[in-house]
Amino acid sequence: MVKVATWNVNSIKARLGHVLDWLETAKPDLLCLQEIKCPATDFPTLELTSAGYHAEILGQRAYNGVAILSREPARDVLRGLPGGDGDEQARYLEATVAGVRVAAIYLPNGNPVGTDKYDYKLAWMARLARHARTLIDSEQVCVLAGDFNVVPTDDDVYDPVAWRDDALCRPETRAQFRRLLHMGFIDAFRVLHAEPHRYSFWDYQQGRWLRDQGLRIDHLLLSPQAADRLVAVDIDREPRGCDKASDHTPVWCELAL
DNA sequence: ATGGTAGCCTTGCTA
Repeated sequence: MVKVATWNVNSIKARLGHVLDWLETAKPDLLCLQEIKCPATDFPTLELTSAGYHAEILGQRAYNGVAILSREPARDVLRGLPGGDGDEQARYLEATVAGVRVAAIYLPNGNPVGTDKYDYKLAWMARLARHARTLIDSEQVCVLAGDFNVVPTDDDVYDPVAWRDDALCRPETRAQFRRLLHMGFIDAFRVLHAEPHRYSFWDYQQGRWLRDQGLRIDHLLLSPQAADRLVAVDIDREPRGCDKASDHTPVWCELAL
């Protein structure tokens, strides 16, 4: 069995204790991190190595940054999403671990709509779709894991009307996300959970966590070969309730490999 | 209409 997880930690330095606690209790074989918010030189590799995990890092000062933690060392590491000539933002890291080709994804937020930020989001999603096609064609066990900054349907947000014009919910955003589904990637959570209003992110403001007013934007997209092996998947809400929590909580799945 | 929170690192940006 291989357990794969994703977690936007909103600064690895601020969240190191939470991450170490979660690794110890959840024991994932693979954990994709987003928003580590530091260069690789500042990443707490030593502490994570002591906890039994290797770390592959694509860092960036202050913003963004992704990493892959794994019990087995990673092979064939790809740093950055192909096709991004001159793209400085650290948002994509891909590697093979324990028979799984995994991608740690921090997809651009895109707000406000109507600015270059939204254009960048849609262009980034088009690039992701092009690269995802090559992953599908490779017929590997593959998991796209990360903060997609996409609310797939109105069942995945507490107030769809209020969020209708947000970059995370816009029809163009959802259509780009569905391109990944149409080419054969499967939303792991929805394979085993039909219930609406299950969230992976709650804003720090306005008591969103206390009122369970969140969004489901952290996803595990499985290639057909991975989906065939899916035995369990869930969102672990517990870390979101801790003191000094990230605004996101881990999503995990188990593959029978 | 505004500001509410958090992290980074400034005097604002990103989310």
